[in-house]
Amino acid sequence: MAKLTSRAENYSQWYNELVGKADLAENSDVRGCMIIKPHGYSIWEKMQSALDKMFKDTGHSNAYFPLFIPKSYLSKEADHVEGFAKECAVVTHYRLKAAEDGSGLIVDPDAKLEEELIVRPTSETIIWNSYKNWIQSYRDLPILLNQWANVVRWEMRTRLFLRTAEFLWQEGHTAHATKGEAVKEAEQMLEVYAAFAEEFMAVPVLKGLKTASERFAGALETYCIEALMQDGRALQAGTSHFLGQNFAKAFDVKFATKEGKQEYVWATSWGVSTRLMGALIMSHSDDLGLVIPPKLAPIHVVIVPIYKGEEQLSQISEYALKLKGELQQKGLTVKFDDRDTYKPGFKFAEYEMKGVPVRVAIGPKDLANGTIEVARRDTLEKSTISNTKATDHIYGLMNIIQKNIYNKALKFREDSSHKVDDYDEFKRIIANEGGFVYAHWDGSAETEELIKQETKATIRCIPLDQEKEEGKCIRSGKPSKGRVVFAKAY
RNA sequence: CGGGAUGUAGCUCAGUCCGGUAGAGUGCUCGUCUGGGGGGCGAGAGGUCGCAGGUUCAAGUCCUGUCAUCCCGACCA
Repeated sequence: MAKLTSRAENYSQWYNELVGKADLAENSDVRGCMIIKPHGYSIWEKMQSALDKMFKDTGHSNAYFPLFIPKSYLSKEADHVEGFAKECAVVTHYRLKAAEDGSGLIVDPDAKLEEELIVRPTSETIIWNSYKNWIQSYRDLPILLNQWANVVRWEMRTRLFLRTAEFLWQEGHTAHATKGEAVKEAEQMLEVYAAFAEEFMAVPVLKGLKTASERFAGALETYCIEALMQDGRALQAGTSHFLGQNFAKAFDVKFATKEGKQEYVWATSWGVSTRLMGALIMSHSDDLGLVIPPKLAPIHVVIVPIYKGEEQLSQISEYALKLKGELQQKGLTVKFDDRDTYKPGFKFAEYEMKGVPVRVAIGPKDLANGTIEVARRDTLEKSTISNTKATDHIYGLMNIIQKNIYNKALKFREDSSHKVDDYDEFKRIIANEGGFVYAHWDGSAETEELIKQETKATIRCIPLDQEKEEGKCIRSGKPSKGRVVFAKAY
């Protein structure tokens, strides 16, 4: 396996190569679609199970709605159509037949669908069409559902995990009796996402509100978490939407209040996708390959034996399997790689590429000395320790690594965040250094668009913890009451 | 949908200008020596040169058409 292109040399090539060499995913022959390979999927499963637990803990249940949505549903909510119509895959026929000239299969023109179906780009419409039937009274509320699904958005330019035509995600869809409750739900799920990103992915995130132009199609308010990648570009890692009564009105979902009045239901939706894989990869990994935080690592520890001949291998195996068993008792996933078909050096490089947090090497010297060699993936430090301390030491390393990775990412973000009040300075930083730029903005879509045209930077969010501060808009000079966060984004 | 480029071994690509037996690196298979950081040596398998026409004694190479992919722009979790 050849070395990776370094991040400094070509960041985007580094990313592409890493996704391939770490065995996470590959491109499909179907344009824009990806094949998620076992190692990549294992990480996704870890993410799913942690998130799923958090959703359940906050009172949500899983359900499943269809892949296909009648075309007419989409058009019921005006902004929603506007946002998604341009990227929908459409099913028009339900049968193929052999071509008469023998050239293969063709779409059977006699099998045209009465109403065309779209492949879901998101499920608000089909879900609210059901909620209409499920909700009559305030007693039916709230409805707190989530679904794990695939969706399709026909993107022109795609990149593995970051933007693919088909992707996996979860979408929460909730229905509430009051506006306050719905807003609270949207905010709560944003907190869940932020906690997940920071505690499991070890990715620090900014919590904020999207500006009107960046808002989800059909939402009144979009909350988001934004992460900063190592190349200084921002990545939207999750969104939570307060949908107001837009979908309730579009699908005529009313409920009887305690007082017997008919009112429209309040809604939220929220989602994170396999894009999180991109965030994970680009937050921590280095020129040797992937770095995965222990809480999401499919394998925590790999043990590599170093030996000559069968006899030595069997002695080392005994030693290694004992350690493996002890670590498993502690709840760690351990792989003992006794393949004889690859040499130790190759294995070291391979597990570094795949991001296994801790590697243990055991050779004849260790047997003689009662030691093992422990290597950390995050710092690349190697240390030789007594085998009597091995289990506790390695177990303890998991927390240390988890924290270290987070702190490193946090420090990077802090070092890459700038307060800027001068537009030339703003342009210079956006163009050369990247990172998050905190600057004043007059609140108008026109100015936002101008800045985007002139610098390629967009407003990533209006931070939830925004400080009140009188200032002048960096572009228009008009008054502003607080700073918003600009960056070039993925 | 506009601008640019590329289709040759599993992968990355040379060969095309100037037509003459299909190449390299890597990966793969077998043998052997090796084994504490991506091994050495030897042998071997693997290709309708994107597709369809044409020119020619002869086409990966020249001509025409066609399909596909990638990159840069407009759109986006």
